Amino acid sequence: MKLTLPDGSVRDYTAPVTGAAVAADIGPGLAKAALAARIDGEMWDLNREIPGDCNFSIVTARDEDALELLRHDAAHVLAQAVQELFPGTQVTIGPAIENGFYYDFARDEPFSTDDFEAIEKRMAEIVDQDLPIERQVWDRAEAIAHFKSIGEIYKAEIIHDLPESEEIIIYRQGGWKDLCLGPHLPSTGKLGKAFKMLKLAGAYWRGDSRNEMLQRMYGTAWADEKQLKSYLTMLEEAEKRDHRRIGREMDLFHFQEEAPGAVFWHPKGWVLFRMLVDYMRRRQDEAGYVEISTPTLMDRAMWETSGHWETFREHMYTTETEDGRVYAVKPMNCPGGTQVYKQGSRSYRDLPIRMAEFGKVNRYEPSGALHGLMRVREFTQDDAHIFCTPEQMQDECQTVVRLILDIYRDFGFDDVRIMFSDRPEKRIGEDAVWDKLEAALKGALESMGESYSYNPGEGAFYGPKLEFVLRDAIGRDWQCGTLQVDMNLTDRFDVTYVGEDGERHRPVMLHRALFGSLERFAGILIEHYAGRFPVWLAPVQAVVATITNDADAYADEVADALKSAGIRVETDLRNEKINYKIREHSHAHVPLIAVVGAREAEEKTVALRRLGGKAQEIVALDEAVARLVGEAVAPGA
RNA sequence: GCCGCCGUAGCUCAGGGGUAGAGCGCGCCCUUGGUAAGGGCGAGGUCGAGUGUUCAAUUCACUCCGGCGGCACCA
Repeated sequence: MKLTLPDGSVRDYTAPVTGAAVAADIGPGLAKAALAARIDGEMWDLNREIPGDCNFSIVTARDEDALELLRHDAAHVLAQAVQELFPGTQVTIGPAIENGFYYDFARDEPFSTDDFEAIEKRMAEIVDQDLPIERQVWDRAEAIAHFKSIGEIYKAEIIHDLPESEEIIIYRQGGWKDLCLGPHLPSTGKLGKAFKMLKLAGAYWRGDSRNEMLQRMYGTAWADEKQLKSYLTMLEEAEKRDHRRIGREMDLFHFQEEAPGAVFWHPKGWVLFRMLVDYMRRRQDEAGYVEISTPTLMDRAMWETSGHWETFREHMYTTETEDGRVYAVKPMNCPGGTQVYKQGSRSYRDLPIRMAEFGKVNRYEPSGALHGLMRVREFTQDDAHIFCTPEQMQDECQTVVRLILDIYRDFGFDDVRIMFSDRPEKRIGEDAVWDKLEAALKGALESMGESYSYNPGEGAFYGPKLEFVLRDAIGRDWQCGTLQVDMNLTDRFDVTYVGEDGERHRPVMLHRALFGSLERFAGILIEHYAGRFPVWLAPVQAVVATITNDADAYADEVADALKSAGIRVETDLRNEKINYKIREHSHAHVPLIAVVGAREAEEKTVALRRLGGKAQEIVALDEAVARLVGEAVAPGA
């Protein structure tokens, strides 16, 4: 048997051999550091026999992959600790995840985060015991019988449901056994102690909300203390960027009990919101859109026609008037859009018609889904509906994709994932039409050289879609933009245009939103910039702060000059020291502080200090105004 | 919606069956200062809402509302 090492050298073995033995052969240092073997790129348990000729390497703690092993082991050690401390707890599954691991337990009594201390302590003991971790292949029936006999009905169920072709692999550490594909570290001691239990949460058995709820424990695990510490520090930093916290600190918005999931925008937050709308409106005007506005309340009949009444009802708010009419609060803008299109008759010469609407929609979202600005029940979409001929469809899709990516770039989001979802099981329309729609969407991306991931069967029931996903500062992915091709609503509302042939035809209707929800996008920006907005977006662009009261009049003069140049400026004439004022406005993330004292008043200058900078710069008032105005220009304006 | 935790001053939080606490912020006074916290005094609370247990509930129990972390959901 020939093993090719990473350096190209070849080792020959006649008898069956394990990764551990090879490592020992190579050197005692490596043997000690070895965590797993890599056989043709696949990780193998150190003590598992190598099957034959292969490319061979040893995985040590320095390997990226080692963390995954380590975290998976941490999950097992957690499960063992919990079962030792809380007899009667059943284990289910426990994988390694990004930055850590979790394990789902079944137990009648709830766990508490207060239990974490004891659990971590027991985990450390198991690490100290350095129990060998052993891989065993079991007989299926025996395995099921074993787990049933010790009351592990979930494990028994998992084994029962595994395909017949699958080997039943059991990992044993000390007296504790778990069904697991592996691979694992050679012993619990290799896990080390750079782990920490983080949170406790519910999770449905097998991820299905119809099933019972298990108790999930999340933890994080790293190769050493230093890594662990830097991860925990990173979490703290992420928390500081949380848009809900910054929103309060910068006085941007608030929520209150009486309006769950709906935003009260404060003056400063509304400036941000308005800037986003202004920006998008400008971009859309340039891109050949017209803008409309449609009713918030429409008769239930409208929603019956659109299909929302049957498919979306549980998310809709309704209201009834004195006369017994039932109205629904719009959860989407599309039905209204079709009605504007339908006024008068449309010719192929009019197409494409790109109708934008900053529509405020209400959706009754599940209470548990609400999350600051990111997931609300009342939000504003930068929506648009593009009515075009089938021939124009692909071009229009391309134009939309180009616009979206270009707009995201203006906010520094260069890393955008595009997801393409095609026909779902439950759908309407001919397959031939689906072929065309999917080809148009895919073709638009491919001809632009944009890569995308593929979500088979995840499209809307009326057509395929693209989703544009940004990653926020805390590493969460947020779907912002979307582009959908619709063949449903045009039909239901009998939307037509007159073609060259004088006959009526069905236009294609593209639904698209670029920011998606303006509320959510604002939230993402707050976290993205950590409150330190570029000047054009900053709610307060400059503060004029005085050294002493003697400069009050001049400070007002400076503020007036800035204000009449269109700068959002405040004055700070309080009887406080300049240190105090600088500190406060720096915390408020004001991009520019103009300090004025007797000298500046005398010379008609200001001392400009930039957020985050240490230095000040003395410039003439006119020049300061010109400079600020230049910096406050929105992208593309 | 489900599981767990939480709800006390504007904010962050401590407390605990019998006159409610701190820091920051806020107001007034002193201080008028040159680039990230000057000093003093003071005001500020239906302890999320309701029901129950109790001589007595902010504290204990239950229900509801809201929030947080996940899960499920996001057409």
